[in-house]
Amino acid sequence: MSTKPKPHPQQNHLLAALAPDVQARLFPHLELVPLPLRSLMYESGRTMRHVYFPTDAIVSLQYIMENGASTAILVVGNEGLLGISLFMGGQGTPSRSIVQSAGHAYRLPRPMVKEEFNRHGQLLLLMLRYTQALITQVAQTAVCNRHHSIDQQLCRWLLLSMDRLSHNQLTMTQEFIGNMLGVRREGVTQAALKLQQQGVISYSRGLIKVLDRDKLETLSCECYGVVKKETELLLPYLPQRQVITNVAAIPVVKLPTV
Amino acid sequence: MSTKPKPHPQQNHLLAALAPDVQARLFPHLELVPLPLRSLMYESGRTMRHVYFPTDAIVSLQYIMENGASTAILVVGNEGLLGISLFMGGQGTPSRSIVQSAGHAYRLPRPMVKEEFNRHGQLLLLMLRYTQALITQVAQTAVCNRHHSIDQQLCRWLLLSMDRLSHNQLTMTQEFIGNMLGVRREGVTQAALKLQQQGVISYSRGLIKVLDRDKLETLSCECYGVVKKETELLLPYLPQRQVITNVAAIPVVKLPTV
DNA sequence: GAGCTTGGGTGCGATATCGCACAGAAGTTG
DNA sequence: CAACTTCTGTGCGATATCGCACCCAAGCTC
Repeated sequence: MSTKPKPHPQQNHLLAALAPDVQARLFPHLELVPLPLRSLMYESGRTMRHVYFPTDAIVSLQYIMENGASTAILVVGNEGLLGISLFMGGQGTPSRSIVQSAGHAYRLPRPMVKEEFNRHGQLLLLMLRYTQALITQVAQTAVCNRHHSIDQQLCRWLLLSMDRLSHNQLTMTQEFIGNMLGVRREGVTQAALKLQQQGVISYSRGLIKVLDRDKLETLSCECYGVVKKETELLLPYLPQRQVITNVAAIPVVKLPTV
Repeated sequence: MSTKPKPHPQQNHLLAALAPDVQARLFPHLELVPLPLRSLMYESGRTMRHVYFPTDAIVSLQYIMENGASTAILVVGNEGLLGISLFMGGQGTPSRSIVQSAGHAYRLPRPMVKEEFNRHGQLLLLMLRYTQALITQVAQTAVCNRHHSIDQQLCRWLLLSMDRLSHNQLTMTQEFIGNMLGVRREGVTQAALKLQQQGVISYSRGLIKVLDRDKLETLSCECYGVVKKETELLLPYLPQRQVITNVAAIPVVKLPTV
């Protein structure tokens, strides 16, 4: 393996979308933190002290029930951020954040977030847009949990994770996926077997390779597509270093602002 | 029946929490609109033109799947508002809003919302806090859909509805509840029968009376409590006309702001 | 009050998922 | 390489929910 280059803040889509002057103001305050696999970034009830912008890591938010069972309600990667409660007004959330794919994130301390918030500037607008996309993802998780099979949910999960990586290999055991989807490990095994038999994925001992992404999408339920489409509307993919000077003018459908 | 008094904006908790000067600025622009039972307030893909503050109505947000099946992802009453996408940055949401309990709402047109937003004032802070509570409710719906029985979900649903009313009678058929929970009507019938046999509720032809609210809470899953607790933290109950001058200083746990 | 519509109750076979038990295969550690 | 741990595969009975069919009762309409 070659030595890995240090991640750049621009790898995070939200940071990359900021205007140069905003970047110049904020980037000196960003702190790069490594996020090792399976590490716990946030535990229910604690106070958040930073907003995290992942560059090459994936983090899952899950709710842990009183009996210990869990369900993932959200996946965050370089398209978004962690710690919305810092600017939404709360102190924390009743959920847990766990690193699902190792990597890094840049973090911004609470006072800086507050300062940017009070400027009422571009970062705030971007963060709010992202938050709306986040709500869509959570809502669709609710729908999916109600109506779709484990097979379909596994496809959705793999796609959500794939979208946040630059390669096609996922490091997660079936047991872990079971915890995320809130189903039994054996259920995941059955679903994964079917996918492997169809040549869509291959896997062994916690390493999953996605071989046929298109097939994965057709096998998934509509939930994946709904979230993706909505997210692209709210936060159109920004080629890195492209600068958006006015978030309200992001080329969605052309409509009056606010 | 006596003639009903016209609802006052202060019946909505968010409007009631605003400082006098903010109220003085906004209230002249509020328009009272009746919300008849089962009327459609918003359809997926349309553009929202107002933010609605319910006073005595309950509105459900549901996602409609391609095959026509549905699931409620959110319940909104006088504790909140409809139309978060107006200030979050989107044009709309992939969901439908339907009046679950008849009543009224005050609405504020888009330009006024924009103006208030740009002031970066109290209304914005309140709206964001509410949005975080909303996310908790959606997330817990996802958890509940995964892990809890129809019996428990029915209890949760009745409680969510009760909390937004000043009386203990709900006007909704079992078929409607089935649509909201995303389950069969027959499943609701079975669950409702159990509750009726235990003397917790009584019902007939679309009119449900809650007889033992405490029992309902014990029969419900933890999801109801989690959302309630979190909402109270973010938006402590405000006796009407009590004025909060600084949202960031709402007496949550005493902690640094932002 | 005859007929219709709506809301609710019941039965039954099909299915998805669960809980549990156990086995084998792939790595890891000594 | 022996022992152990981790990850995955399999079988089986229990359970919750589904889809469907049908029935009855309450209320509405003419």
